[in-house]
Amino acid sequence: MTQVHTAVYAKIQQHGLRLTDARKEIVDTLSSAGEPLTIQDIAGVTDVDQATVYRNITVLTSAGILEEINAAGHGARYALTPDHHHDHVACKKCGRIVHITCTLPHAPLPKHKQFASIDHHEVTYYGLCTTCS
Amino acid sequence: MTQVHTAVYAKIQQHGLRLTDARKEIVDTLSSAGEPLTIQDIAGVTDVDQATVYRNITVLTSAGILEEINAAGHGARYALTPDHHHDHVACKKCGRIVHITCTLPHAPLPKHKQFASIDHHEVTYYGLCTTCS
DNA sequence: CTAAGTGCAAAAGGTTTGCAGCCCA
DNA sequence: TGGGCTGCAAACCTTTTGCACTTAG
Repeated sequence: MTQVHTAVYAKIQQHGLRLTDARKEIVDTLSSAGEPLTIQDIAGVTDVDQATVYRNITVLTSAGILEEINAAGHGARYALTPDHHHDHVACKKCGRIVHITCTLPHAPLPKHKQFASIDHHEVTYYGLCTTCS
Repeated sequence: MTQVHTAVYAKIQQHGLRLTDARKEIVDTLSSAGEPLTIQDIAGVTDVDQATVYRNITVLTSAGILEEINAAGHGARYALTPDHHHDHVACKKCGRIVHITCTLPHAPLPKHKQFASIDHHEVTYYGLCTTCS
């Protein structure tokens, strides 16, 4: 039980959600993995029912406790939402994703006439990871 | 039949792929839509069989003729690969995506010890489009 | 105690594949 | 003409849903 876990556990309860074994297992799995996982990854490692994983990923993501990350050509992956803003690097071949800290100051958010509001952004770099290259 | 179409048609043949009616329909649909579409969008508008749409999206995307764009929380969308680099704005609610021209010069590509190479990047902004807000 | 959450199983969707016939080069 | 492509249908995999049971608060 690390600091990370207790902080996330608290967040779950602060959102009025119950702190169940299934939710703890999902959080622990993502925390110890240290990188974004697919739903299959999570369901494969834990003994939580797949339907429950789906339901909780949805609930925890919309509560902002998890973040969904997409790499072109691969399915979605999920990670504990970090406190600080960051970018991602994705492997074009295997879809694996890692976080990196932002290297440059961000430009102001743009405006677009077909959008009423624009509130955040996401930067993803693509390449080949060492095991795929 | 516009300039855009003929240019893309030529690209298809340059890759050693046949210029079939199904491929023309997919290209024409994406071209006239002017924004990235889902596979269902394409299969719904054209009379091309769904399995053929899937096969061609894969072939044309790996040839670099189409690009796949993902917005968190929504399925993949596809567009004709533009000549110039650009960013995307996605609606958090409906998943609709539009292109925008880059507003700032890009930083050099980062390095990461778990990646042998990093060759391109993608910037996506999120907000609410006028019809969803 | 009781409403939220879970597991199980079935249903619903989305994507891939095999194969016979078609058609572009 | 032949091999790449297509349409159709079946198979496959992913995700959602209904329901009875469990459990956190």
